[in-house]
Amino acid sequence: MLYSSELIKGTLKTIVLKQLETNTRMYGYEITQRVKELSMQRIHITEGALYPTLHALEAEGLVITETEYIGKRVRKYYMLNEKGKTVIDEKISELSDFMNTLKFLLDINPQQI
Amino acid sequence: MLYSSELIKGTLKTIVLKQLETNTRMYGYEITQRVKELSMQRIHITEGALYPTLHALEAEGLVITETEYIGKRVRKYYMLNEKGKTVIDEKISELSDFMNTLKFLLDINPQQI
DNA sequence: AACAATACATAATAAACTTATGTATATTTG
DNA sequence: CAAATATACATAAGTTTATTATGTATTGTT
Repeated sequence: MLYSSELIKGTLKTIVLKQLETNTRMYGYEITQRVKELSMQRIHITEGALYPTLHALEAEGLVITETEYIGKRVRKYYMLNEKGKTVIDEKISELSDFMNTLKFLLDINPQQI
Repeated sequence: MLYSSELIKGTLKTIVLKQLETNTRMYGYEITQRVKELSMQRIHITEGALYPTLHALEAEGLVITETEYIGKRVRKYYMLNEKGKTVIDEKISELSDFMNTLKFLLDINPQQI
């Protein structure tokens, strides 16, 4: 069951940046597949959301890109630069903090560890 | 320090419904003050976000309302109805699930309990 | 050969916010 | 007591960021 789309709003950029941090070098389609797999099919990043997000990351100067041809098909690889590495750490820190606040507000008990 | 606004997106309706569940009967302004206080000043629900949200909850048939006059000033109280009580439980359950998925995706360690 | 998957991109639309504006009453402070 | 701040509602314009639809093209599968 997919998460309702409004939940993804506001976290998409963070999810994408984190994948680039973990995997060093990825192309767009690969990111969608990896996130789908890691989320047990519950987060589907649509192309209409992904590519504008990647272009925004590029415009904000958080990633560098390399275009490669696999046969005749183009692939555009994305990598975090130093600024991108700083930004993803800040974003995860803020999101983690926010989730703790939400748990408190919504009275969600910590799961067993 | 306020949480960046994109984080609130997608959780506002859930936060508002939860306040109504916990406090039984609240008016709009009261909800903003309570959430600000409970979040240690880190979540400010703006009026432009709050009132359309409350009207939407009413249009979706999740709340009933009562208008009261305090002196000459009007107050509109909101209360969850049965459908609203069901919906808030479902929303919290889904959000809780989503946060666990996000923690996994973003490699956020559980805090000490 | 047809269909599904891979791989990019953009445009039209919709949702949900921010910011600004409007109206009015009640309370606090210099 | 006048001015500023807080309380309390509401809506409109603009922005952001997603969905849905469309477009192009290559590669792999049935």
